[in-house]
Amino acid sequence: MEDHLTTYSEQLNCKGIRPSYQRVRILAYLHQAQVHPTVEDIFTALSPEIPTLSKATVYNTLHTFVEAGLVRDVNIDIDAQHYDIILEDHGHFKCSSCGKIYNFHLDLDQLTIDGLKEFKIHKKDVYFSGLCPDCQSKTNST
Amino acid sequence: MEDHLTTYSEQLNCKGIRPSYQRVRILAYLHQAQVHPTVEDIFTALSPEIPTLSKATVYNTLHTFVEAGLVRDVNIDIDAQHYDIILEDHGHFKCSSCGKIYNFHLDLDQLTIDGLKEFKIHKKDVYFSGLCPDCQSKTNST
DNA sequence: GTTCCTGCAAAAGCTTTGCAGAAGA
DNA sequence: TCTTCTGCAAAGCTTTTGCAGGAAC
Repeated sequence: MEDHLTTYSEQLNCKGIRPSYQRVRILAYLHQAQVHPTVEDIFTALSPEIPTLSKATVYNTLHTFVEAGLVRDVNIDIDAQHYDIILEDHGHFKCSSCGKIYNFHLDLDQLTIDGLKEFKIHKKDVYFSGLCPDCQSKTNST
Repeated sequence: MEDHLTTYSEQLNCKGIRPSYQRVRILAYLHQAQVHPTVEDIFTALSPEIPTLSKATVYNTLHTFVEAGLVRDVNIDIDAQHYDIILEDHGHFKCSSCGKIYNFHLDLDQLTIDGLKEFKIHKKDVYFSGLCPDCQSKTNST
C-alpha cells in the first residue's frame, strides 16, 4: 500500500504537481475505486481516514488533475461532475434508473466528421443513456 | 407571426400540452433562434415582451418540452443546460474559447457498440470541444 | 367549476472564492 | 524562508419547490 502511494507521489512529481498527502490519497482513490466518482463520493470515502479533509481541497485537486491530464471529467450527469481515471478512448453509458455509469469500448479516431475539418478538436465525449441490464430485468420481473 | 403562433399552439395540443401564451412564445423562440439557448437566454430574450414572465415558468416549460420530445437537452456545458429544437441526429461542438455551440452532421445509427448489446439505449449524445475556426484565426493573428 | 399553470420568493445543491494558517521545497 | 496548498466559511449560480392567484378548458 505504501508502495503504491510512493508511485502516485512520483506520478504527481512527473506532472509538476506537488505530491501533498491529500493529492496522493485522492489519486490513489481514483485508481482503486475504478468507478466514476463525484467530488462528494471522494470526500465521503476519504473523510473518515482524513478527518481534516476539506471538500474545497477535493475540488482543487480534481481541477489540477484534469488540467494535468491525469483524469478525465465526465459530464454525463447533470447533477454533479464525475471523474474518470481511465484515459484510453471509451464512451460512457449512464443508466437512468440506477444512475450507474458504465464504460464501453469506442475508437474515437473512427469518429471523424467531415463538417468539422476547420475545427480544432481537443476533446471527444460520447455519452449514452438508457437502462442497464440489471435494471431491465428488475423492470421485467415486476 | 400570429400564424406561426397558431401553428405552435397546435403542435402543443398534439402533444397533450396546454398551449398557454408562455409556452407558445418559448416554443416560438426556440424555433426562431436556432441556437442552443439556456434558460437564462430564453428568459432574457422574452422578458422585455412578457414582463411578468418568471424563470420558474421557463424551467417548467422546458422540462415539459423535453419530456414530450419537442426539444432535446444539451449537456455539453457544465455551467448551464442548453436546449435544442433540432431533433434529427447530430452532434454538438462547443468552442472552449467563445463558448459557441455548433451542430455537426452525424449518423448515430452508425454508432453501434458491441459491448452494449444488453443495454437499452434511449439517448445518444456526442459532444466535441476545442477551437472553432473563428477563434483559431483570432489566436493565430495575435 | 375544475383542473392545471404561472409567478414570486425561498430553499436546495454543486461549485467557487477569500483568507489565515499549515505544509512542502 | 518562501512558495504553494489546505481548510473553513461564506458567497455565487443554476435549478427546484411551495403556495396563492390566475388562466385554460
